[in-house]
Amino acid sequence: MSPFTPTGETREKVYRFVRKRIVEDLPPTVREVQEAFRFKAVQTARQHLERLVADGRLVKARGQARGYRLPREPGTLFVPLLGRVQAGGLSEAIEECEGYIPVRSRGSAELFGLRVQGESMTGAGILPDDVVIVRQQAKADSGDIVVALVGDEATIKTLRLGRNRIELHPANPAFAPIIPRTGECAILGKVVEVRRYLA
Amino acid sequence: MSPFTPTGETREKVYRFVRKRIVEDLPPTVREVQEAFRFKAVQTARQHLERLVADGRLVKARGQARGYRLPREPGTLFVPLLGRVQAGGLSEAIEECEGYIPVRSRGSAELFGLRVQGESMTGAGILPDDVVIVRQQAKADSGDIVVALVGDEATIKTLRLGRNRIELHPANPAFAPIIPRTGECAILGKVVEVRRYLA
DNA sequence: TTGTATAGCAGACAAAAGTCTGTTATATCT
DNA sequence: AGATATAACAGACTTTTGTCTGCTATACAA
Repeated sequence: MSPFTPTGETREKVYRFVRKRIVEDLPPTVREVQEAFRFKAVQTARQHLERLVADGRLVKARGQARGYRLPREPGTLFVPLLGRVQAGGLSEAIEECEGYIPVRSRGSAELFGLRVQGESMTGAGILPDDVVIVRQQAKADSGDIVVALVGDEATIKTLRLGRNRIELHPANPAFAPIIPRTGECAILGKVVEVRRYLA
Repeated sequence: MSPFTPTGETREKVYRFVRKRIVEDLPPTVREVQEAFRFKAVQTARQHLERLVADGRLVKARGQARGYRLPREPGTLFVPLLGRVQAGGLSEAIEECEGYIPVRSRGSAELFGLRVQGESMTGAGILPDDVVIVRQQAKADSGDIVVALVGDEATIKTLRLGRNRIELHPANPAFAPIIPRTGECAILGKVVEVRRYLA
């Protein structure tokens, strides 16, 4: 590389290279950046990287191998994706989750993802195989869409609070409301997001 | 840790730990695994990791720092969230995006998010204010839900390919299909995911 | 019993990767 | 011309991290 290249041009390419590598799940080492750009000195790569950190385009963990990363959008976290929740309860299901999915979240509430089974909520635009993001909470308001444990399986329904009882309403005329006896139903959380993967 | 624990139990936990770390974009070092589980020897952590590789649950780059990864699992990337797309085109809208949202993506395709306006796709479970994740592509198959630029505004419709013409069908009987003249319509991409933020 | 497999430990070594000090050259502004 | 900033290089040093050899203990089956 010549002793002079236009201002910032190389650095822009370095940024793209690093970003690509991070997205591909393995942040590069300084020397890998050096080799990718045929720099003859490690320090050249390091200078570009440190500059990108100073500009706020990257963050790094000092002294750590492959420590360069993209600055996280504030409030992005990874929540466990559950296939189903059975009587055992949430913590068990979270232990055995299918994987983790990224969620944009403001608070610090406990969230989880749950794959939808059945057609009882199609009227609310929640179809089988959709993934709902659920905020864990034991109480909810009338009208909220909640995940509730009734019998030995978790279900997704609209909550209606009546006098001294709760009702779980499907959003599909082919299904009947569930009116559990006291103590027979536990609210696991409130649905805060619905995702449908089409391709 | 006692000199004996049930078969595979610790390894299962090691796997979950590593997977979580990889998903969060920084694969752990062997010693980080050691510390997380309070192993007194590096080798103990290493044995579990190597076993996970042998079982095909992890892959590794030999000799590389933080070389353990998930077998061809998706990365996470941030895609621009667009409020609306007008005649100017995509690149302009991406420049002025509302923000970035996390998406789990397999390929390296160019994606963007678009906030849904109008009720023309309610029949497909796509409601106003939903966010659709769109993969940029100029062509699509009959039946795909696409984002198309017709006139001076982008719209979301189901694509139908007829002989020598294309049709854009709403999923709501209150709206009429759009049959643009040749050259009057550009497909911007295909909807690959639908998200609804409820709270 | 003997052999085999798993779980775990100890300590060292070697390679990978981050960091540092100092140098040269080109452009730009005063 | 002089001062300053950027881009790049050279070579060494240090820390981090992967790897290795050898050891103990428990369970289980032939």
